[in-house]
Amino acid sequence: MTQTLLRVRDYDLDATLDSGQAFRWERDNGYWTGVIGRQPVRLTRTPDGIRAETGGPVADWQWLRDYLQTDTELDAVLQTFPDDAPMREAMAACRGLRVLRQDPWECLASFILSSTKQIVQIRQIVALLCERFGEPITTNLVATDVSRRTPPLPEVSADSRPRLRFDGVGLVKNCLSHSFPTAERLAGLTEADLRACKMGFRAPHLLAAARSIADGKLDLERVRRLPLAEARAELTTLRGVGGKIADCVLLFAYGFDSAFPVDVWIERALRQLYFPRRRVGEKRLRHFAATHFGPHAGHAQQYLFHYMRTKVKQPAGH
DNA sequence: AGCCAGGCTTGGT
DNA sequence: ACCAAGCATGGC
Repeated sequence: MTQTLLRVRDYDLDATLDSGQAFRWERDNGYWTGVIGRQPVRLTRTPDGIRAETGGPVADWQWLRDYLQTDTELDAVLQTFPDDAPMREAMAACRGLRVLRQDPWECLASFILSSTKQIVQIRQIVALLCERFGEPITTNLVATDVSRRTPPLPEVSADSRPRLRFDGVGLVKNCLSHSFPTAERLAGLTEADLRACKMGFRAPHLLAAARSIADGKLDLERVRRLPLAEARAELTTLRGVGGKIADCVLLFAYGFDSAFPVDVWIERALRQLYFPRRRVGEKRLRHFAATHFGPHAGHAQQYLFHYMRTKVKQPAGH
């Protein structure tokens, strides 16, 4: 087990890892555990930055800095946000929220699974998919602070969850997690295999995407080098991938900072915060979204999204 | 019990 | 061009 300290300021790890960008992070006692590529990782915030631990020896931590985007200067991003009341409030409420830089395939697959699903449910589906079809990864990352913690009650219905064991010193996560399954792996499965992961009508979409990547019809690394509009067009050729999901991949995986995913939350946010008591058509709303938020619109979108979900009282009926 | 969920596709006007 | 239904599943 090796560790490092990523020096960074203005980084809200909780908000970032729990803002619906990535679906595999789990928080326990101030520690976040997850898997990046094939590396199991445990993160915690310190006064100086983010302390990171992982399994095997790590010579170079750049992959983690890339994923977490710790080299991004937050102020430079926030200064490009429009100076209006909703953005000021969202910034004040979520300061330190960052946009990650994820693996394109995992991001695409996850968001194909996201349509008409709540975030908790997306997490469940993704977890099932990884457990069944991901590569097993052995780890000895400690799940909780071993120095001062009484053993909790064993988890009920621990069939699919990672089992916990008490090793006499502390509570240890039972050494088994999984990487996100590759497109090649999923391409060899059947629709029924995927439906068994509770993804319903999304199963054929995920399968078709996996197959077109596995047989080279879609090259996600080539998409990375395209201009935004072309990359978006390329992604939306996939069935089950429309503008919203494409924008999520463009923003969360490729770093197209101006991509602005519009989902039901953002639609509510724009109507409620920018056009209270005024009927605004969806077309008009999209034009506003595409022009109002500047070169890092995607970051602004993430601030509004997290702000709405965590801080704004929802009107009755939702 | 019924409504809704980080939507997309298709078939109706 | 705009609208609604249908899609599969589960949380609340």
